[in-house]
Amino acid sequence: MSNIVHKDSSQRASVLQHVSQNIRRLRHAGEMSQSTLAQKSGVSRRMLVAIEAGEKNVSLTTLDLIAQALQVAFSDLIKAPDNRDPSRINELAWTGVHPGSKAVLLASSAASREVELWEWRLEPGEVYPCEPDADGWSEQLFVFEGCLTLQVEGQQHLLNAGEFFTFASNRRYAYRNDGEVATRFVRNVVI
Amino acid sequence: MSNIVHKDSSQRASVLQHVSQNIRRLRHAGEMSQSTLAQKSGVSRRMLVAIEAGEKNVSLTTLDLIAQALQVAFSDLIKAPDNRDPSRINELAWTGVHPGSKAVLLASSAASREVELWEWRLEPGEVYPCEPDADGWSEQLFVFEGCLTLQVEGQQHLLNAGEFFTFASNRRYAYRNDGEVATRFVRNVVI
DNA sequence: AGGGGTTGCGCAGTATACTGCCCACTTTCG
DNA sequence: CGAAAGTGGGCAGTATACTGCGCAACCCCT
Repeated sequence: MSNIVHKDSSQRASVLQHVSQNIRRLRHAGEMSQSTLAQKSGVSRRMLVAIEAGEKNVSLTTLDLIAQALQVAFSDLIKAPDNRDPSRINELAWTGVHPGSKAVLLASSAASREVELWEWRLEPGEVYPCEPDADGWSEQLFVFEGCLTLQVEGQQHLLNAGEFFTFASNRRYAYRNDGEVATRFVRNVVI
Repeated sequence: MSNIVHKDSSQRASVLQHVSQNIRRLRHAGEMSQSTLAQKSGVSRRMLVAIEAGEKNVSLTTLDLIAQALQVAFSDLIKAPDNRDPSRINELAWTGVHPGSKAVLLASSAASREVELWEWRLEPGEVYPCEPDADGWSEQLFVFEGCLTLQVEGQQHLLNAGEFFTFASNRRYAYRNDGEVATRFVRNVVI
C-alpha cells in the first residue's frame, strides 16, 4: 500500500473554473469548432472536450497552445469571464496633435463576444492611422457630428453626420477629418 | 511503434519562462525556503526544485496551490516580472491636513522582490495612521531630515535623521512627527 | 430518409507531472 | 571544526494529462 497523499481532485482551483468557460466562449467568438481549434492548437480534440467540461487539470503549455490558436493572451484564459479592466473606462486613450482631438473608451464588456465602445473626436485635418487588427475583429462607426473619411486599404468612405458604417478591421485603415468642423463619432470594436 | 506525435518540450511556452523566476522571487520575498513553501502549498519540494529550474510543465492546480501559499494572485505567477503600473510614479498619493505634508511614490519595481519606494514629508504634529498590510509585507524607513516617531502596536520608535528602521507591516502602525521641524524620510514597502 | 458537421464520451496506450527518499554540495553560525 | 539549514539532482513509483480511435447523439441541410 502506498503512503503517497495526493491532492483532492474534487476541490479544483478557482482558476480552473474560469478556464473551461473562457475557452468555449472564445472558441465560439472565433467561430471555430472543436476540431478546427484542435488542429490549429495541436491539442487533441479529446482533450479540448475534457477541458471544456472542466474534467482535466490543464498544464501551462497546453493552455498556452490553446491561447495562441485563439489569438488571445494567456491571461485571458484564466481570468474571470467578466473582468475587462474597469479602470480604462472613461480613460483618455489618445490625444492628437490638434488640441481637442481625443479618444475616450466609453464601455467595454465581454458578453458572448468582446466589445469596446469608444467616443472619438477629430479636429479638422486630424488623421488617425490604425494598424490591422487580428482576423475576426470588426468595427462599427456612427458619426453624429461633422463628417468622417474612413480609408480602408485605398478605398475611401465619406460618412456624414447620422451615417453608419461597419467593416472588418483586419486591414490597414485610417480615420480622417477632411471637413472644416470637428468630427465626433462612436466607434464599436467587436470580435 | 507508436505514431503518436508529442509536443516538443524544447520550445516551451513563453509563460513558463516567467513562472520559475516569479516563484523564486516571491518565495524569497516571503523569506521562505523551498521546504517551507512545499509544506505550506502541499507541493513537494522536489517539484518546486524542478519548477524553479524550469524543467517541468506545471499544471494549473499545482500552480494555484503555490500562488495561495505565496499569498499572491494566480496571475502574478504567470505575468512578466516587471509590470508595476508606471503611471503611479511621481503620483501625489496623499496630502495631510497641514500644508506641505505629502506622500509621493518615487519608484516601483519588481526586481528580486516587490518594491515600492516612497518619499514622505511630515510637518510638525502630523500623523499618518496605517492599516495593517497582508502578512509578508514589510517596510524599511530611512529618515534624512527631522525626526520620525514610528508607532507599532503600542511600541514607539523614535528615529532621528540618518537613522534606519525596518519592521513587518502586518500590524497597525502610524507615522508621527513629534518634532518642531518637518520630517522627511524614505519609505520602502516590500514583499 | 440520408449525408455532412458538431459534440460528448468510453477505452487503451504513452508521456509526464508529481511524490518520497536518497545523497552531495554550499553557506552560515557557534 | 562540526551542526544545521538551504539547495540541486538522481531514482523508482504512482497518478494523471494527453493522444488517437471509434461510436452514438444531435443538429441543419436537400
